[in-house]
Amino acid sequence: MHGHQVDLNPEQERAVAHGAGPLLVLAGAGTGKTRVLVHRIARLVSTGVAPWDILAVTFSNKAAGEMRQRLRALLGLAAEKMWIGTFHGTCARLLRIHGQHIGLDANFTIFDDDDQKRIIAALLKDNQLDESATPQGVRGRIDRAKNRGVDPVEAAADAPSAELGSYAEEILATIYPLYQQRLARENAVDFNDLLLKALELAAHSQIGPELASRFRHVLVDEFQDTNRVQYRLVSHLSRGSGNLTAVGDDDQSIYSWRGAEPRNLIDFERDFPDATVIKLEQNYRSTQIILDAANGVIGKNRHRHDKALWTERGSGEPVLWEQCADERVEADFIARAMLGLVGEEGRDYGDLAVLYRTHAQSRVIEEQFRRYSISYRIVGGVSFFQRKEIKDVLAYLRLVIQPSADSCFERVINVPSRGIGKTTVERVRAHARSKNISLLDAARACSQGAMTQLRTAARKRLAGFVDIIDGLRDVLAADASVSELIIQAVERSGYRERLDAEGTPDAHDRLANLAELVGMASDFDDETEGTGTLVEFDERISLSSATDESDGRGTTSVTLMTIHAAKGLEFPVVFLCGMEDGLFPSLRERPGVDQTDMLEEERRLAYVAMTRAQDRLILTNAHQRRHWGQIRMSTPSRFLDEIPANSLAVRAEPERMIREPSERRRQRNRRAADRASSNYDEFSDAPAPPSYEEFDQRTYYDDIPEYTVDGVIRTPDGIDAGAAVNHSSFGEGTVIQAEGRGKNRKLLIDFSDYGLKTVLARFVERL
DNA sequence: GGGGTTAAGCTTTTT
DNA sequence: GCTTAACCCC
Repeated sequence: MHGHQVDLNPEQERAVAHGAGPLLVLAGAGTGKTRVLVHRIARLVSTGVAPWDILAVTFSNKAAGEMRQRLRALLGLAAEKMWIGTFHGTCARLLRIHGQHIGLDANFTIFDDDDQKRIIAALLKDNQLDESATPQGVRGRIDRAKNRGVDPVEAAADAPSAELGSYAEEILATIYPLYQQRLARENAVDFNDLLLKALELAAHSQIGPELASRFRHVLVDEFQDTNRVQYRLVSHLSRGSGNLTAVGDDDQSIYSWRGAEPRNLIDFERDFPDATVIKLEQNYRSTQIILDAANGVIGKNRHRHDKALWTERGSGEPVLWEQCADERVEADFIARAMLGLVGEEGRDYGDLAVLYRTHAQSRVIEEQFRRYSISYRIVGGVSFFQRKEIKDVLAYLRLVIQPSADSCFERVINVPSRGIGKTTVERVRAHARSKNISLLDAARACSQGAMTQLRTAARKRLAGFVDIIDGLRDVLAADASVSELIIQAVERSGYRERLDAEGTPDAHDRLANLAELVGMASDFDDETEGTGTLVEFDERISLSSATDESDGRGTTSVTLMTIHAAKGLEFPVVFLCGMEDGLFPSLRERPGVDQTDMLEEERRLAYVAMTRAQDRLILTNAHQRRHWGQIRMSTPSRFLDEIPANSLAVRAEPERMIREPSERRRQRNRRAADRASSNYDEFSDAPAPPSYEEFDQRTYYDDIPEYTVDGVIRTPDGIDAGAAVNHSSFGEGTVIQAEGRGKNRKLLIDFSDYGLKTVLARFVERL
């Protein structure tokens, strides 16, 4: 990635060559942090440290993958024997080996926050608390307690004394222990449990000391993002050897909302007084102007290790700031500017990235990109692994692995629908409760005659479900590959048949996703040469995220992602959009969190975003923006004021991005921007948007007013291009194009009386 | 029990 | 503006 640098600089070399004892590397953005880690590990191996005695911990799979790949290039097979992984992945691995010592079965499953929420929702309902608390809120409280290392007993003990928000505390004290019991019964852990239970191992009389001297070197990346539990864990794992390497940058701490304590970086020097501290300040990524701009912003933060990035690269182009009337104009500007960068500067689309504060901002940009036929890819957002169909199929398999997994049972007992309704499930539940058995066992008992109220039809259906699970268990017992198991789950559950029968574009997508899952399982089978187990595959899926699918820069497409997802990456050209107070910085109030601290984290986020850029950085803001369907006025981000004036050029016309503007031009632009002009007729040189005649999927949303009028709907998904329809207000017409599904299906219709209009399918009736 | 309609929540950021 | 959860009717 950092291809510009050939040799290690003196500071990097010191860090790489450091022998025994604690080491803290304070590495600014783009200073070759990963490079140092990788070379340090290679150096350790060359001096005789066994690869399997080295543990390197990162925060994302992406970072772990990149590290292993680079080590593979340097060391070959030795790289495979090292422990390289995320905190959560490493903890899972330790727990699979030693978990039985703390009462955790080796086949445990990992629940994500969706699973958590389902369980909490059920518990709230059981305790008649569902009126007074949301699953989301309780989940957040449990997570926060776990980040601090507070267990259910402590949470309960805290409750009576808490004054403010004591009712919420009370709910936490009730639900938290029940939640833990529920997980234990299902042999499941949540993300935070992975860390906490690993810490339990550390406290264990036999395993604890063993783990403390298990590794000769422990190296932690992104140390500023560690929480208290993680800090204690790596401290323990390096206790025997004393060889802990922490690499981090307090200016890039952007995960405090997830429990990260950048203080850990400062505490490191206190807890390890003999630590060697090395600062990396030479940046190998960005131009000096970009660094000046980023330094200007981050310099406004109070408590920080004083660092100033510098580079041997030239000053480069000024940072550009474009003011836009609204988010659509902003997106339009970005799209046109990209056309210019590619067409006139010879940039590749893969060199370009758009960063934003929230995922919600991506939609408008996508629309414009499609309008101009710019290919793009979105990193993050709704993860593939969180899609309903994926989670459903995995729930079947988890139920096979773990018959006591009641939450999986509830998830799929009637998915796809097989005529088992609320009443039947409630009776099964009642039976399970009275006999203190799992829902699956209760369903089996009911199918064989227990619960006399149940009708024969219901029994039959329950038997059918139990047969599916039993059948899959037989497949598992017959040593089937993981991919075969997934195929069988999709088939035997009736999922495939149901989606086939539906035949809608949406059903087709879902099938394609399931096929993709099978493909991944197949890769997994190959990779493990058939020895990989279902539990291992499930773990991999559970610990995967939306962001680590596609790392680094794109090839021929523009990359769109949140700033958080962009951390650790770099792009020749970065567009940072939505630079508005309230959006970025977010300024969203959160109880118990100091406003200044929050603003400083936003500022660090701005610093991270700006330092992703290698050659060019373009900032945009919109003067009004739709938020939850409502238009809101907004003022430019205060961070824009913090950029040194001589690093910043305010622009009004995209074509000028190609040439260095004269001083006169620049001032004129600034005045134009101050006027907050919304007159974009100046763009006459830019390519005109496609006309209605050229209408196709890409231009679909553009410039066509949307009407929502009450009406009737019959079969929305059946209405497609060419269909004759009737609209409650516009009368008869012909469908030109359809997009979306169900009630949200959008139709472009040529009405004989009113011309082209976009309407929601639900307001249209087929003729 | 299933399908369809309405209502509420949501949008920070993720392992 | 969009998605999910709750509600209502067949």
